[in-house]
Amino acid sequence: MNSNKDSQDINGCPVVYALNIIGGKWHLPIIWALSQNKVLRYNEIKRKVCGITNMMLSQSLKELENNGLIIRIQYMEIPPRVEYSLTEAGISLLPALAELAKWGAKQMKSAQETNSCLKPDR
Amino acid sequence: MNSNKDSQDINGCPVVYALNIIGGKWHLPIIWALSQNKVLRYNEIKRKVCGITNMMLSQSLKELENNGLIIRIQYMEIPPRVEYSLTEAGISLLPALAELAKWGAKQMKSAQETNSCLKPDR
DNA sequence: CGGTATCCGCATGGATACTG
DNA sequence: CAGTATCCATGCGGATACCG
Repeated sequence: MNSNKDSQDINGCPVVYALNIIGGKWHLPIIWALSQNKVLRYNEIKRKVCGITNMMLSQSLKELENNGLIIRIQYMEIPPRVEYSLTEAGISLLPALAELAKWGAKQMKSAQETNSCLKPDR
Repeated sequence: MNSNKDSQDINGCPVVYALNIIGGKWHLPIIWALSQNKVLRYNEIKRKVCGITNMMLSQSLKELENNGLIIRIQYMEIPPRVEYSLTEAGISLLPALAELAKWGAKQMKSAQETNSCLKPDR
């Protein structure tokens, strides 16, 4: 329905899909934290992801869980304990992220060298 | 300054940096269009990127140009002609994007299979 | 401990009209 | 043709308070 033969199929694009999953402001830092520490509890993540609020953390965790990137295990104890970790799908994201990181690092460098008289965009 | 030894260095992370560049709603579709047609004029891009407005297009193009991903060539003629194309840096992004696309495609499939009774997140 | 609920400011992004 | 200017709606994301 959106496929005028000459326009990009924005909805179906897997990159856009991927970006919707990891593009949230806090998603990447959370994934990063979990990639370094196999298992983390709620407050551990909160401490590692500097500046995140409860709302953003719990919301991001839910989104990541719904998208199958992380798994949430709740232990029925007092005091409550909930542990988060990456799923296989989440782990399989890491190589792509590494690629992106390599590119990003290169860009950061050359952005400094060709020292832009440019204003920070936006 | 933001580097408490235990928190993620959000500012310096190259992935976050990369995402800031390509994360905009329209950046990826534009890059995609330019990766398929070496050179495109303003209105050609607008036609290819379905649904984009003048404001978003010109703004996105400016951002991408400032970040060194695309190059803008303006011909001093009447009627005006402006051509956009990817820079080397922009081209070097494509492999990373391909990785991400591979991952995204896999996720889209398994998201259908394990047919989520999940609400669409957010 | 591990979250929700509510309120709210501000930026993102859309529509429309206008310009060199 | 290739944009800018203006106005405005939506919603992301932060702060704070509260709950099981």
